[in-house]
Amino acid sequence: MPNKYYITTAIDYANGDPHLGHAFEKIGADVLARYHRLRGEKVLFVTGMDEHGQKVAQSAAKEGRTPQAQVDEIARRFQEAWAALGISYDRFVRTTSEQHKIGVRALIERIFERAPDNFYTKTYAGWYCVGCEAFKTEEEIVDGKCVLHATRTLEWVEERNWFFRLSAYTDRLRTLIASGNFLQPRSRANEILSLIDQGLEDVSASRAREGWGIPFPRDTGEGEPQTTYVWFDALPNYITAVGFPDTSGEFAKWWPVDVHVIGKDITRFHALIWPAMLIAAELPLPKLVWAHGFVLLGGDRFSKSAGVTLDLQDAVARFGADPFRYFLMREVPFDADGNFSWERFEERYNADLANAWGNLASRTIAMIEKYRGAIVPPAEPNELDAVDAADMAAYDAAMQDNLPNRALEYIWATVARGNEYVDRQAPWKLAKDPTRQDELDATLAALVRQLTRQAIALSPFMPGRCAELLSQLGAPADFLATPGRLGDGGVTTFDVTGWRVAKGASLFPKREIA
RNA sequence: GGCAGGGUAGCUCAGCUGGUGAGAGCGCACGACUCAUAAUCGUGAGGUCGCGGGUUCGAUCCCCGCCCCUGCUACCA
Repeated sequence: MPNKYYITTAIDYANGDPHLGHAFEKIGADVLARYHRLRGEKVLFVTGMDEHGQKVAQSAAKEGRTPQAQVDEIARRFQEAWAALGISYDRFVRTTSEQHKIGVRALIERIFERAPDNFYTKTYAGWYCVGCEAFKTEEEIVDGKCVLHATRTLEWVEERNWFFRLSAYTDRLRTLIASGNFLQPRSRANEILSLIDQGLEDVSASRAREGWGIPFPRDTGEGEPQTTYVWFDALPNYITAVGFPDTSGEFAKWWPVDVHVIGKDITRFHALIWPAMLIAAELPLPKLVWAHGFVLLGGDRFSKSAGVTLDLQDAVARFGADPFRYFLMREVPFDADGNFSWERFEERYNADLANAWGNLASRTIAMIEKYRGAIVPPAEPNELDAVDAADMAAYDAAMQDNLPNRALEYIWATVARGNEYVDRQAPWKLAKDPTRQDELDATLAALVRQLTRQAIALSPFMPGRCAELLSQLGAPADFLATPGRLGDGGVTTFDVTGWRVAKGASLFPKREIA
């Protein structure tokens, strides 16, 4: 019985188009999902959209359409972007779906039933900025106006809301996060621990107004309509995606999730509010919350308003989706911030993909065609396989640790080794010496085995290019889809004898750098 | 302000509990080779290890002060 692996990304707020930051997270999660599929695990990869909130309603009004039409359009654009990038999600959750709304209300009711004192009503009073959709503190107010929305007048609002008793979970959350297993990387766990030490405050569970959202299932006893507030609206997508409130079937099969991949900016909600909600509802906790860093552009935080942007279409068009995925995964650590620049992209494309790996494939295939009639000769594994094994194991360990950037370094160590091996063996000399034909066979077969290993290991990163390489090497059509292509320690077993290679177009055509 | 993490070759970064010559990749220069996408392989280039003190036989790695950068410091998500 293969292991299951349930992985989610954050659901993106439907108030703008997908950008580099969104893409980085989805690509990272996709790489992990594909890696686990390669290991033969049963994988469920879920992503989606967070579609409620006043901002959505406002921008819809500005566009002159209904909120639903607005989020339908934005969801479509996100899905197009993910298709272009090869994101292999299994399900796309939308918080405006019936299934989700039912699940959210059921979760809240479940908490009312199992932890009745966890919800309570309280009057909240303060200056409310409609622009921000939030209450503002004194520091955020200048001349009686919100600093971010100087054209709007702040409203003094007193409203009675439902609150969730997050503070009651302080000790359990501290223990959970201090364990080091629940929230990673460690630096993020430390931040949350210090936040806990400052004292946790209870959080709003509803807003006392009708809005673009899910009606809170219970009123406050004063007849006011209550709309479910963001945490309770969005976070439960992870369980509604697998059928909640039905806790048998799908839910039983997939929950608890193996990893929530999120951005470091929303760590708090996933590391504090979400587990507290689940404990209150007596549901199992996620196994891991992984907070990745940000992709910076020229050292600056990606920001539409600051004009620091990068067009995804442009990024894909330039070299194709696979090189873009490779570049982001190689250049930006998954546990910290990293930089994006076109110059760097071109350098890495030419150095890593065109020159190092692409050319290794090219020269190998060309020699087999030239010296062996395109048929891979029989040969036993040799020292190249033996030395590569250590790198494959390191690759595997890095992938298990959710550090794809490090995993790539190990694969490129084998690529460098492959090119050195070719030069050392000098097949073009062996080919001229009738007494050394066995050596030539051994060399060429070793290279094909290595390229195959690399194509397997890199297929989560560059699925299209890796499939193309395997095709050029003459691997069976279903080679990658065959279970067990990647085992524990990155071990792979396969026989390349007799494969018919066929040199096609360059895997990664060299680009002239302007 | 507080807490946390950083400032190492042009660029991106490794350097575990202090000790022969401070490293890797990319880029760059020179040499070799010719199977290959003018690719590859080899060699080199010599960076005050943020600044100033201190501890020590000896510190990039320990302590103090300072400068600079980043993150967190809860209801936009």
